[in-house]
Amino acid sequence: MMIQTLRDRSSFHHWLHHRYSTPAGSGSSVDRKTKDVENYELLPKHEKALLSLTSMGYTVEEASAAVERCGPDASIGEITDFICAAQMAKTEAVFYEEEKPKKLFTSNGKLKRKKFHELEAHKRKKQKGPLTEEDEVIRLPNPMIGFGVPSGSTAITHRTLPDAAVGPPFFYYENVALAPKGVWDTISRFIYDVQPEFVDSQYFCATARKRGYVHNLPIKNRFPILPLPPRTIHDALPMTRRWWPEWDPRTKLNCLQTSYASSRLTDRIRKALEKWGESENVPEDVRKYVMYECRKWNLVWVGKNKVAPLEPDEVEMLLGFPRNHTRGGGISRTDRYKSLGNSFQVDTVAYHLSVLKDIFPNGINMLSLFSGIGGAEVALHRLGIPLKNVVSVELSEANRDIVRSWWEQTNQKGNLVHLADVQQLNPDKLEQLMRPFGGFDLVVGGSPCNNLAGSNRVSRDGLEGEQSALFYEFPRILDLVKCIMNGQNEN
DNA sequence: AACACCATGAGAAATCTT
DNA sequence: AAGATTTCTCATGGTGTT
Repeated sequence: MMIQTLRDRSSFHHWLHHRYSTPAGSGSSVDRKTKDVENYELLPKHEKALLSLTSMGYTVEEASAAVERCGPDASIGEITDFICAAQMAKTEAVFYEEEKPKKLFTSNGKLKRKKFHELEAHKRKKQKGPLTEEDEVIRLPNPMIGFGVPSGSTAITHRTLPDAAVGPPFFYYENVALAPKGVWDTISRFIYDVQPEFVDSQYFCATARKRGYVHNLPIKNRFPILPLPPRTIHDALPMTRRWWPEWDPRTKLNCLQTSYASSRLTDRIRKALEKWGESENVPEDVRKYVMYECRKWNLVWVGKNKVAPLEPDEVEMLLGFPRNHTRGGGISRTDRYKSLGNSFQVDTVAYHLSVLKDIFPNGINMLSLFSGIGGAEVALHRLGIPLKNVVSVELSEANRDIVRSWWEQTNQKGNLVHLADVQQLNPDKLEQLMRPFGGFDLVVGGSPCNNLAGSNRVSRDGLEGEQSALFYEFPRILDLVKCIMNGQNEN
């Protein structure tokens, strides 16, 4: 009966309409969320919180950022804890300190490209009036530490989830933090209005990775996997230390991406440096040029005057994967870079998932959407959480091969089922998959970022872009899982 | 202003297939 | 050897936050 209901609403567009809201310009569409918020806004709790915080001596910036992150239901104590944690992390983090360059080595401005993520832009049509829901855009926290990171002395340990978000199952969704405006609002709205936790992996390892995570996991008593990964470039890549010029102040790498610097570029850099002899003789403007390219392309020093992009091995290690995880078995070098660049940072994700260890001492059943090279699987394994049944959905055959190889190499006792296309996962199929073990304890997924990522110069179209629109599969399937599990419980 | 950003696509080169 | 396919090389801005 429940399944029948699901089948009725399984038409994607019908379902989309059910949940989608276009706040601006479409007064006709009545939306559940819009209504709720309008009522709620009648009592602006966060305004009150802001007032008391500023009266306590915090700056408006600190206070508003903290209130935004902690949510309107947070107590003043929780909010001040957050501000405290933020201040601590700020003083700890000393990155990229340097004199400001006078010249930019970018190419000249060109003709304006066509309209950018028109839909999102349309949503925030200027309504300069009092704070309405449409202006309530999710903002990124600074520092980007989410509810807390391992080295932070204080962390937020409590939050109030919307009723609809409370598990089972637990869910964990991930995507790039720096998405076009409005994207995270939409993502949050589609996943039971859970506020994203934005975290930069530079607080976990030697490389930055700014991501948003929407999840309903407990946030108390998190712990990192051991051993802790190297936290600086020098510790992660000790061979580079010898060649690192004193005027390169980097201690952390920038985000690891899917494309890498050309040999021509590193050649140009070598030639630019060679004529000056020792590195201390390199003039200021050349240093600026070299540093600009090094930051842009994550180059490291591998010899005298020689910079190089990271090897796949090194990317693997920085992201927390076992050595050779993506190596061999028929994957090309290019695809290896691509698969790694699109992956989780294992230590970061594991920290968030660590709370599951006490809840599921005998192991978990997991649905993994957009699995990629299995970041979530690796994280759980490293945490010592047994994997009982894993249904992994991943389009790329090369990636599926990687996960399957890892599964066999690590002598998993559980059962791994691989599927290719999330769009093919209908209620019947899902019900059939879940029947042997009752249901999923955890649903994980990081949907395609192609049309959200800042590096995309061609088709950064937002959530409606060709690949990134697959995001909607996550809440669709999560809903299905939830319904099927409730249906089974009723029987 | 400075800076960072899970990328894409055209064309060349290498490799595989017939 | 010719054609088909895969892999590699390289250049290509703009948005949003600080």
